[in-house]
Amino acid sequence: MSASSEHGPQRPGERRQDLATNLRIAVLRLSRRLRNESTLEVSEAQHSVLSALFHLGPMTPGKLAEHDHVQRPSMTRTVASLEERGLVVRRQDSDDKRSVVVHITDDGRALVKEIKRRRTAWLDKRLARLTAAERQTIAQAATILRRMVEQ
Amino acid sequence: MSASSEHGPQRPGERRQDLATNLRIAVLRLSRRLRNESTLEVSEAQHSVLSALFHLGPMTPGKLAEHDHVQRPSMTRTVASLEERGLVVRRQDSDDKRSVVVHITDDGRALVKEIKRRRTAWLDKRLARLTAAERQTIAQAATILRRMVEQ
DNA sequence: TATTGTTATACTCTATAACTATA
DNA sequence: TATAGTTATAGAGTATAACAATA
Repeated sequence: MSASSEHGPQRPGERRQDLATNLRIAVLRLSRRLRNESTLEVSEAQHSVLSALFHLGPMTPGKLAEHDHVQRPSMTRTVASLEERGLVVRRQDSDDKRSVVVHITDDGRALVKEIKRRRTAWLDKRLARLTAAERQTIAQAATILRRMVEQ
Repeated sequence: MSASSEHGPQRPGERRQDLATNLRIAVLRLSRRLRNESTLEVSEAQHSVLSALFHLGPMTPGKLAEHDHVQRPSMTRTVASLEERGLVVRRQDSDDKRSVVVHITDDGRALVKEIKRRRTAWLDKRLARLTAAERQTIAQAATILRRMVEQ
């Protein structure tokens, strides 16, 4: 049983496993650069929380923990650090008095926008050096990859 | 000055900034999954050190720190944790008695291979669900991205 | 005097276990 | 009894400052 007979026409030496290796290296290196080059003010954990609140609206710490695949005590701490810096506020839920709802503040919103702007700019600068055809390939790949990760 | 006039034919609404945003999200999410799903035994920091020693050969803690863009005291700690687990050994440099050279052990090599195998397998399983054309697009994109990151 | 590596100290993220308040 | 959130405690990664040994 050969890989090429299973998976249709491919470039010589471009077996699916080679593709996985190549993609793995590309993605891990690019993500590392993206994180390092453009998140100065907050950690990645903090940014992830701010981003969730920004895009999905107010949420309980429990939901945030679930969203980020971390345990609730970890989220308690991350939310506390964000609240100390005035980037989020915690409010008692009026219905369920056990619950707390975390809201992003105006400062938090501004920071999310700034980090997004900086990361996009960093990437955009590099994308600008490519040809239009290369950019189109990457655009298609990005869409495919996002769908692939969701599944 | 419009983006589309500068960069040639693109899908409607697929400005270069949209591409950067789309790619940023795809890469950050995929990298997160890759790290979480397939690195159980060692942290990412430890894996990075093992990988450098595996691919580049024995190195001083100073060189390792430089390679990973961390400070030397951080690397001292990471190397110590790897040595405790028998994945690396530290040896005195015969010429410069201030220096130490870190070598990967057979157990360390085996672990690097195992993690690489697991990450590639995780990705390969998901790539298998795509069409041959989609895989080809991703293969081309991976190559372009690797080149882009190096620059 | 400069360099290599380490130790001291501190902050963040992560986890599990145990606790409080509420449902 | 179950759930939401927190506190207690511990391990790992990161940093800066200070130190020892060597060049």
